Amino acid sequence: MPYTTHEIHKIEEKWQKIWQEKQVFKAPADPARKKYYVLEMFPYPSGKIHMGHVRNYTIADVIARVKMMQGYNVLHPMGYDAFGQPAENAAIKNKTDPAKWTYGCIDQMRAELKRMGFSYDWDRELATCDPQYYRWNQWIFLKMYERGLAYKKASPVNWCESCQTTLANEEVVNDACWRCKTPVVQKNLEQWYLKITHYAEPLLEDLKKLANWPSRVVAMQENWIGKSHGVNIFFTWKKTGERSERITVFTTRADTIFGATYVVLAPEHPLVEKLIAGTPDEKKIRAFIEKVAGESKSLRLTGDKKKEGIFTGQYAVNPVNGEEIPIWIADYVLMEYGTGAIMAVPTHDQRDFLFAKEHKLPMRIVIQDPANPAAKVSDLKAAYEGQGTLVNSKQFDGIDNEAAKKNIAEWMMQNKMGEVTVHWRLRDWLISRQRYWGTPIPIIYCKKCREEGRKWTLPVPEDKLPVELPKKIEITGRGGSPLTRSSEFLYAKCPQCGYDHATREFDTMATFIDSSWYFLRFCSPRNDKDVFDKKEAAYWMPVDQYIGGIEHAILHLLYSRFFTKFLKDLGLVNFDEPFVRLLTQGMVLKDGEVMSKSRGNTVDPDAIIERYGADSLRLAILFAAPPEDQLEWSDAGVDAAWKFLNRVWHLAQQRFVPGTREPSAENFDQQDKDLERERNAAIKKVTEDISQGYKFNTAVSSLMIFMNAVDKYAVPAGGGVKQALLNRAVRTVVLLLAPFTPHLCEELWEKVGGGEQSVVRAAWPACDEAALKQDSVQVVVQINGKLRGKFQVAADSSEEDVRKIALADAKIREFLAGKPVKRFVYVAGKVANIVL
RNA sequence: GGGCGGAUGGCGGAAUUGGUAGACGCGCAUGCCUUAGGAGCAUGUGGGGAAACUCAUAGAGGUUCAAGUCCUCUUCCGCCCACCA
Repeated sequence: MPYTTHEIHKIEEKWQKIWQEKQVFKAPADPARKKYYVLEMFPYPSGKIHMGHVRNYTIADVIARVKMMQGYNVLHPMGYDAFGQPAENAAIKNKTDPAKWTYGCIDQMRAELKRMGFSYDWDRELATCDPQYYRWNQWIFLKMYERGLAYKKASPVNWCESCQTTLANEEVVNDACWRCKTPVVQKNLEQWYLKITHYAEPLLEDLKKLANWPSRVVAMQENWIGKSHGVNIFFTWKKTGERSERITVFTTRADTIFGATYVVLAPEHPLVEKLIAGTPDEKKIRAFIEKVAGESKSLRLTGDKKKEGIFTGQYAVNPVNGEEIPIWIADYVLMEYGTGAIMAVPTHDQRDFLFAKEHKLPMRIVIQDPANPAAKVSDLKAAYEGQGTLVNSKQFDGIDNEAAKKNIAEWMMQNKMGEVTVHWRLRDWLISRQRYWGTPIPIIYCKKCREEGRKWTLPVPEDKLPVELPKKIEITGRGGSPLTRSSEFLYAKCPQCGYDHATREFDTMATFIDSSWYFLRFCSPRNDKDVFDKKEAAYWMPVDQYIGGIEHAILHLLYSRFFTKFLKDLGLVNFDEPFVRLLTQGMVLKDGEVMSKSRGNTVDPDAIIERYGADSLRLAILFAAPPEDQLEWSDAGVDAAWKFLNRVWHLAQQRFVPGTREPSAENFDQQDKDLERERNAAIKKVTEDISQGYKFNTAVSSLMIFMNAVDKYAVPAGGGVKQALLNRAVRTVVLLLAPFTPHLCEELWEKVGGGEQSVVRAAWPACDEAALKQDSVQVVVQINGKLRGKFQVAADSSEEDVRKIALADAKIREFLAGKPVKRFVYVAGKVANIVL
């Protein structure tokens, strides 16, 4: 029977049907069994799956299937991250309902995933746009609100005047609206935040527990959280006739405090108003501040832009020496970080140096560069930011600057000139979106309560959840939050006073909320009583292996960690970290560039399946590169995979003879022993490659090596022991290959396995170490490190034996040319080096 | 500017963690076979050389009996962060 495209499709459909009907991948919690939770980052349902998905899910599927064969109770679920802008954009374009469009995409996507033969427990499928899912987003939000971890404050958003709407950062192209090209401005809106900073310390600390995460992901999170130790220094400022004000400046370089020659405030700094009111330059300064405020963030934060600033005419007193130094306002100081005010030390900070040069501000060297001890301010071409000894710093002169950081901080503490402090780069999480296709924020504002002096921002009572999205709202992409256009949605009864014209919050939640806890929901996806079943979660969680793209290294993974910590504080889970192991798969490239729709260089997985079948596609992707590396797509690779599967198919179809007895080792000849050694070597290598670092590419290659050996192994007519050995070899090939190409292997296992059960229920083969032993080994002989000969020696040869054999060899003697052997280095069973 | 990875044949990639560089596969070459197929099989395939040999893992040094692997410097590429005080 030929292994044709037609045959492949028939086989693949057959087994997909059987898996479904027999519920092969259904995974009920079973405390008697060891569990393993494999999860891939669920997709946004855009309709078609792309090669990135195929790679991600194929990697996960191999892991899941191997664990099944190794006897674990494996949870391997799939769902859809279904809220988000593309659905709204599609709705605008096609005049359809985002829900309809999304569910249509999900249907298409599910069909494609099934065609790939992934081992999902489809009964657990979920979509985040389902009210039975997002009601729990609302529930979690309310729990956070109760504990003061969800709060509202005004903050700037990107705003398009022409569309009358906010824009996500990704929708701002060259500082203009992506749709109408109107320049984007910053506008202050009241918005909801989640207080992730409450968990800054544990989020940083617990990174240490993530030993099985890629170190670069840990490093990125560390940077993002950004803990920095420093000192808040209290400068003072006094306007004639008024009492003095404090200007708190944050610095990590307290050692340079005696070199501070001016102070800079962010334009938004609260003290600015007082500083400039009634001064001669007030108008000019205000104009400058307005100009900076009008600039979009992306423009202002461009590193190479020239730093601009203006002198306030005021002076601040440096607490360590009483010196009066000018106060400036400049765009390079950010209100969001530190205290929004800095002390400038132009000699030892490059940004300050450039600014001081530009505006002719004074400089003073306070750290001596050991390479240039006589340097004068006038010689400086750049700030010296390295290590050195303090000068011009009074009692601290002569001290190493690293020690001085500590000494000066302590001295300032004692004299109340400053305080040791910690600053975090991590900001609270802005979750309000002026969008339709997201989770409504379950808050009601009551005008009546407000007028009557009561609390008027009120949480929706838990038993009134979910707050459902209204249907039939026209999405236009213009004019603010779409939910304001549904009066049915907007007006609600006040849960406090019963007033029936209270208004709902009309913003929706950021979609990252949805993905911050879905891994918990998978443990009990149909539970309608709780956010998730505590017992089920206790059994399945944490996720043993999480797999996804590096692009989620920061936000999604950080938010998930944050939610997990919060849910632990609620007493719902008993672990700190949701993902034990993380694998970040590399991108799929075509001709050296990332495959993407916008580049137009995509390869459609469906077309490959159509021609070669899912198994060939899976094998090609796994064989082409290690999972973490980039993968250069090649059609030839699929062809090669297809050829290899053909060989396996023909081997099982043509050379396997059913009904032979198990062979016994005493009648093995050398060929038999060699085959058994190859078989066990393959078992060992494939098992190790899969479990230690997921090296699927080399696992496949060792299977190919074994196949080559099996092909060469001759079975005489009549078979006997040799036929039995061959049969065993065929079974091993099928079992080892099964996680990679499941359809083909199920089909072959039905023939060679002799059972009714799916191959995922068959035991993963065990390696017989004794069969790996060889009677003789090859030893390489080098002279002065150069390869000069290879010898087959008995496996138990001693160093002395090898030395004798080597030195007796005619060719070796020729190279020695009678010179005395200075040293003889021997690495057992591998290499000998003769040093002359 | 900071952080983290990389650089090995015509190509994708191996290399037991310091011990035969180029496994496995693609491609290519020659041959065989045939129910001319998306074939299949056999042999070969880093460079130079007729060979003995020799050169070769981005480049330059170093450590070592032995370096793709460890150390120092340089070049190039990728990713992430970035006026973070």
